[in-house]
Amino acid sequence: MFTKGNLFENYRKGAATIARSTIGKIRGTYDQLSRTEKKVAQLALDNPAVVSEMTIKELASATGVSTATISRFVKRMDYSNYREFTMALAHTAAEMTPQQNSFPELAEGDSLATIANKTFRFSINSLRATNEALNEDDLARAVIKIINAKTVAFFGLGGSAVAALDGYHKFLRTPLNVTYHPDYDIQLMQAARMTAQDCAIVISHSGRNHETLEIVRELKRNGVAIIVITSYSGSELAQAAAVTFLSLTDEVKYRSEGMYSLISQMTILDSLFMMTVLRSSSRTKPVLTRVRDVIEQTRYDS
Amino acid sequence: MFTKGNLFENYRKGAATIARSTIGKIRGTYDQLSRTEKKVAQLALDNPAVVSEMTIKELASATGVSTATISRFVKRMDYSNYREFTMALAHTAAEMTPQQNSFPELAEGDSLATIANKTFRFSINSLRATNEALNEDDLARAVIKIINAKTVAFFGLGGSAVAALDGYHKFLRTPLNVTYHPDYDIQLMQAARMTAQDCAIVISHSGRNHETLEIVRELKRNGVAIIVITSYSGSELAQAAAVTFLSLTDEVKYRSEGMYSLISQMTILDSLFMMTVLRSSSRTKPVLTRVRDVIEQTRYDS
DNA sequence: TATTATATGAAAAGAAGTTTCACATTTCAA
DNA sequence: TTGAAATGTGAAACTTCTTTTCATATAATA
Repeated sequence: MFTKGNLFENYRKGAATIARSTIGKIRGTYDQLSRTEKKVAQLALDNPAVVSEMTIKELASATGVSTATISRFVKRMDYSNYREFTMALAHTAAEMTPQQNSFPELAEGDSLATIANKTFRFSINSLRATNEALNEDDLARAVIKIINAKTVAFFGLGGSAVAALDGYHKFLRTPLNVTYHPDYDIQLMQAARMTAQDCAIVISHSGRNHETLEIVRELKRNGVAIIVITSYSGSELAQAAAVTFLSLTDEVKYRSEGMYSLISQMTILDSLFMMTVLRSSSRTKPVLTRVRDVIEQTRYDS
Repeated sequence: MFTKGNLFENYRKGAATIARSTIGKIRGTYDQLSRTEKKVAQLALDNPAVVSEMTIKELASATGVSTATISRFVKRMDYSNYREFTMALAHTAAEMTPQQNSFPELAEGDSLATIANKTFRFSINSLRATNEALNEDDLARAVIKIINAKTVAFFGLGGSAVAALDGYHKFLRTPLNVTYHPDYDIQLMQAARMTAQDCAIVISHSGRNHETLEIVRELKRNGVAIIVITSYSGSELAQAAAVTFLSLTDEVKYRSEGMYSLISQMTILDSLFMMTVLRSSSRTKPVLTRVRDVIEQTRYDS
């Protein structure tokens, strides 16, 4: 009977014997082949990808030889059957196709699928870059401030409103006292009401938006602990923060893609959320079961 | 009779439809599958390379189901026969770099940095899975509906409100007539006002939220073109849609992470946005400069 | 609870692939 | 040159693999 274990064993054994590429094998034995077998070999060399998808009958009629000859041919090539041969051929054919460029840029002839692929690739690259830029000290300081805050308020305008709303939404699932409102004036009033016991999470792509800076000045005046999520470490906003997290994109030259930094910002918030939950409740419940519970409870219900 | 010419034609035709990876396909239809079919799907997802080398009988005994069921399963996956399925599976297995596909789970001793790393990894995996499940036909149909719509309205409640807001925000940068309101009652009224000339983009993680379904029924009654973004292809919501996009996470068994599907949903919206902009304005300006301009214009200003 | 739809495996039917066998061609020694 | 041996080949028998049919079981629905 089949079990996972011996499946893998079989696979390993199989893989180990594939030392030479199929095409190499054919080339190597080519001139030892008979006249009819050469016809088969030639077609396989010319279009490995096509041949790999043919049945033995199709290949027979395509080359004008009998199926028997082909069956013998693949055995001579050291495959145990025709199926194994076509699989190996497909493998080599796939390897020969050129690998994609790791950095995508949208270009003229792009098909819809390509546009989508590049968009996803860009997002993934941004996440990777952002992740690499995180450091544990910052995370620790941020979590402490969040856990100990009387109130945690989210601030974000324009495009960053989405991230702020998301953060608010996530942290609603914790026992913390959280607040967010999309309107600028109300955000400003909220900032004015906060104290040194509170924590503010401010999200701004450029870090230069006037309204956001106004809010930060108000927060600072009140001694509120400020956690900033932005894409520019040099901005006035970043300077004012107790802790700054950077959302980055892979390539520096792309200077105007708040679009991609948004998901990085959200994933930073996600990380803060997970850390907060795991740390703040670690007295009450064993962690392992708790993680599941947390995820279950925090399910988005729509 | 077979000639070189029509061989290639056949091949091209075949290749064009392979927009979606096999694994993506399986993930995309996973929850529409029956109990036994899921066993087959699971094994194929877990060890695609191994399964791709098995005969239908071997796979049958490895999963404990009948060969008949497997044959039906591959047809449901849209392959014309078992052979084609294993070939495609081998293809994707070869393309997958095994290194990055290990799946992180939050565990007891995790340091803050580890929690953050795993969170990012999880997000990246979700994006990758979502990307693999996209197919070009769906993209094309969606873009056509969006471009030709009199009004494009976004719908999303609860956690998906964030994605809907984000979509609205993005498409505000296009010349299209867009609308979104966070409040359920207003969304319902909006749905009632729409006609067959309009397009609705409905976002819902589970696809089972009652309010969202109510909105969709209203939309359907009015003949509105519905584009759905959800995580469950089998949901009533997905059934009602003209086009459905799936936001997926890496592992099918983790069934409660609307958190990670959110950024996948947003990246799908991002893709639709880029495609819409590039396609709808292609008459007026040369594309290459336009891409830059678009990104520049769509800058998030906060 | 009766009825309809759906799911499933056993087995028949149908394809695909391999081996056998008879015949053709080539090689080579006498 | 000629006949025996060796090799190459395809038709057809045979085996193995895959698909379809059909009867039954199970779940969903009225």
